Amino acid sequence: MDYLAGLNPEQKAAVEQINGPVMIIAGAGSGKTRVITFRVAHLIRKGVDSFNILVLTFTNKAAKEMRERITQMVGPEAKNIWMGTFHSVFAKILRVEANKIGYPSNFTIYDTDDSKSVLRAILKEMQLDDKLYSVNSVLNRISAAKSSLLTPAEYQNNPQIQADDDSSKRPLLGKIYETYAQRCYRAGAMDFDDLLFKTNELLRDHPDVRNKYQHKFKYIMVDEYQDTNHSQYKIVKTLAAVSENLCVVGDDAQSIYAFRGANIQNILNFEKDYPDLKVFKLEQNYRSTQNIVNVANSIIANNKEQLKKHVFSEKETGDKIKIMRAFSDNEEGKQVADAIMFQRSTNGLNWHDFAILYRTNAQSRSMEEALRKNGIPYKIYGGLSFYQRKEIKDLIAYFRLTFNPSDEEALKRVINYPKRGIGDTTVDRIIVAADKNGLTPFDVVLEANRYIEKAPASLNAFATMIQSFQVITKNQSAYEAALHIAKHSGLLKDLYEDKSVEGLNRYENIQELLNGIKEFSEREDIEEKGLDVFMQDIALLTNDDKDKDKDADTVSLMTIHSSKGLEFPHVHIVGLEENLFPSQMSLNSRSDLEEERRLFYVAITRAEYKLTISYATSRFKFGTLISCEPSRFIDEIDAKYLELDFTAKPASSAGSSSYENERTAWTRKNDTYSKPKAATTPPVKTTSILAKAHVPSPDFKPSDTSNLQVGMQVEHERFGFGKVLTLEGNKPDIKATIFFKEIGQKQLLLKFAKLSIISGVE
DNA sequence: CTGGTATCGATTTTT
DNA sequence: TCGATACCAG
Repeated sequence: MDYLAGLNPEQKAAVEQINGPVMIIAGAGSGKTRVITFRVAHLIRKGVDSFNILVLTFTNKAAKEMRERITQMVGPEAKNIWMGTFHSVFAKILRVEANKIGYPSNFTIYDTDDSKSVLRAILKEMQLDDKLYSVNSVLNRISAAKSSLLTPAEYQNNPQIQADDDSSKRPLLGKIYETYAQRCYRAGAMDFDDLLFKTNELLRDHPDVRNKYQHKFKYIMVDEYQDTNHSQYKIVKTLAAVSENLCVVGDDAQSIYAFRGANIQNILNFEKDYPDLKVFKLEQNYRSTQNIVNVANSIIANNKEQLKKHVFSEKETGDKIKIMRAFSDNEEGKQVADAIMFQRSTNGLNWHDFAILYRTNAQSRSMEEALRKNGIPYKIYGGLSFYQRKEIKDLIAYFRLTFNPSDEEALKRVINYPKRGIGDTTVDRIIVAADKNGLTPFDVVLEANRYIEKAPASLNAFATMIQSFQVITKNQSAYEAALHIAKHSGLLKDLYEDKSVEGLNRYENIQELLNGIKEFSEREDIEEKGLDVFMQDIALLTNDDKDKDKDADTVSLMTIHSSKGLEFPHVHIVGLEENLFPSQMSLNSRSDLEEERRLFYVAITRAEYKLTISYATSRFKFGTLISCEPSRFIDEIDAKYLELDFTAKPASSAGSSSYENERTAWTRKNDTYSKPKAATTPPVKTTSILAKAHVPSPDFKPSDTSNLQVGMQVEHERFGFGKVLTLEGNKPDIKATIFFKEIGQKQLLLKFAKLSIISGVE
């Protein structure tokens, strides 16, 4: 068993305990993924059939990583393991069993936008006050109900819930939930919560199905167990009921998704469900210095609800944690940027060794600005994933409607895009007619003249078009069909004609989607390669799948939530201010505040060597300047681990950018705060700083740009390498929009800009 | 039905 | 501040 030699005794014990209920409490940086992958490999070496193993994760990324690592250990056998996110695994099962619960097997998966759109329609029909019944709060409430496995009827018959809703002046929530569920059902659609809810229903009501999967999944492992909600808990419990070979892995201290329904009690009370549970605690942190681990411990000690453990590090003591204070959010950005530049040059680091973590997305702006000014390359993580972009969703909506004509949201999305003269009133009439006659909206469109007065002729054309798509998708490959739909829907043309930078981008995104479908069409490892198969899980895919340039050397910017699971040598946590972190919304209850604290714990434990925490005494919020208090979390850190940096002297010779200069610059700026308009710093005129950002190639020589074309790669003396996005204007005054890798987009007048053409259009 | 301006409102988000 | 929705004129 020498392949287990690299594990420490606790890790090894956890890996070797393959039978019976097991809980692994894995402290931050304790080698959790390693233990899971080794454990799966160990199961297989011990003769467990890989088809009988189920591994559930929360992200596609985690599933993908684990599968890769297990493949390295056990070879192609790893393919047979059922490994994926809760949603994708059970979506797969639901497609097989759909008819048992009254759904078509090609049911649509509604994403959050679809759900909101359905709700908006319902709220409008019911003429409810959209202040009280905001789409977000209603959706949250419904989602919470489903995650707790409450049906609309149970919801409405529960006096406690009704009392809650009455007191929040929203007595109709139950009714809305009921209507929403009906609409989804009618559309042959399941939202994210339904994938779990309906799985529970399926397992509960169909003993044969339940029995089948209970015997199929003889060994079950669940990653990030602290983030499971009740619905997920119940599925796991049911599936494991026969074999009881269930292993859950998690860290209660890193539970940060309660606001989305995760129930930390699942992990805290796990032992109650399985009295003969074996518990393993991974307490050695291999990631961070002792100081960092100690600070994290001192913070989390303030929480009441937690499992006992002693996370420790045997790495060097390390630097103390630095606290920086700034006068404003912009100043904070500047300090962070300076600190990064200084550390990088002093310690010979790369940009990708640094991460800036913040509580809210809005905070990225001041950071970005400062980084840009200093010519520091950065990348923002999170944000819209590829599949959430409008143009992608538009094209996919055509696919959806083609395969599932009941899909009301898809219909609404594409019926008048591209513009074909079918306005809101007509769409409303269609929906009303569908309701009245018990038909799907698309049925109504098919026979528009029969159901709707003054039906525009374009409705018939639209119906015919979708029907033709249905034929095409049956007879052609996924790629051919997709291309056909993109062209004949008019979508491709519409995007092509938009010559703005964003339009160009959108067009390229569609091309990229089509390329992805082409690759899919050419895959040899799957039998069924129709567009419908490609479509199945697309709503479940997210960002990390499409990380093209992940090894680019950039500073990482992200919310603390999205940093979970990652690590960086140097970490800056910014905005440690009351009402921001902890967030104002979390101050009402102890449990919310504890979750904020766990969030801070997660942020701290991302750092390997150096951790810097900063706050500003004033910042812009929604356009107005407010003053801020330092966060209570700072006070909770034992002072012996801290190094206060309020004098902000550069540690030694910090190079030319001295803080003295910074300070006078700030004072100057501060004077303008009475006029917030001028507060934003003027556009970059500091050529000297930018000159440092890019060292021109040795043979750099400006080219004749009179033949410059869109798509060409160019080099600029100061801005670096870039690609020409657009050309506008006439002869001597042609203006080029160029996207530079290092600094982003710029507009340049060709008669002035010194550009060297590197290559032609790709 | 479409394209413009006014108004409101605003954490975090693995799927 | 920024973005999405709401409302109105053509």
